[in-house]
Amino acid sequence: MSAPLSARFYDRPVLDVARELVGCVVVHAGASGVIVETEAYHDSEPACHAFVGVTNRTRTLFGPPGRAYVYRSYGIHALLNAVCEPAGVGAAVLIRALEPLEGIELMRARRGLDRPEQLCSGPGKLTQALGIELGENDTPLTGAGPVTIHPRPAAWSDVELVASERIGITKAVELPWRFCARGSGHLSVRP
DNA sequence: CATGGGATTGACT
DNA sequence: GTCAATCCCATGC
Repeated sequence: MSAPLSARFYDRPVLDVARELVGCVVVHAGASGVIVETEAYHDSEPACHAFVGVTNRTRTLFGPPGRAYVYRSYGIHALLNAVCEPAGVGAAVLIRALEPLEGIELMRARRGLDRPEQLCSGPGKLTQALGIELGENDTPLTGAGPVTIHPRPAAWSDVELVASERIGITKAVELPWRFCARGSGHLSVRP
């Protein structure tokens, strides 16, 4: 596996990072997967947690780029984001689905499921499959932390993207800030 | 201090 | 298709 993506990769407009993260590889605790679905969030639009400004919850989002923002959703699930743009800007890419790559048996055990297409086909599912927990909020993705994200393998260098509207939000629903790998069988919802 | 609402999932009708 | 689980946070009284 190549070296993790550096902080400079994330220190750019969040839409660029959201597009380029598709095809990259997330690694955590003996398992890994190729990102096939992302969404961008930015403090300028009300669907983003950072829209309300800096609070205890959003401090990570406004921090330096290249770190993990992990939060609890619906009281149950942990969702993984990559913090983007310079410190002071609240922006992140939500990782919504993976194609399992390594450690599939470990993922099966963590998920209690067999079918590869169901192991990581949703933002709450993939954190469960990888074993990512809330305590990993605000840890670096660039090599020194438990979660790392690596550049696209050669087979994914030309992945074709489909943009669509974001899933599960009630504000700013019209923005086409969701990016999926065309034709992937591991997505959460078909675009 | 009480309350409402989620960047979801899985079980059930 | 509908709905409950479950908890943290932001908001408002």
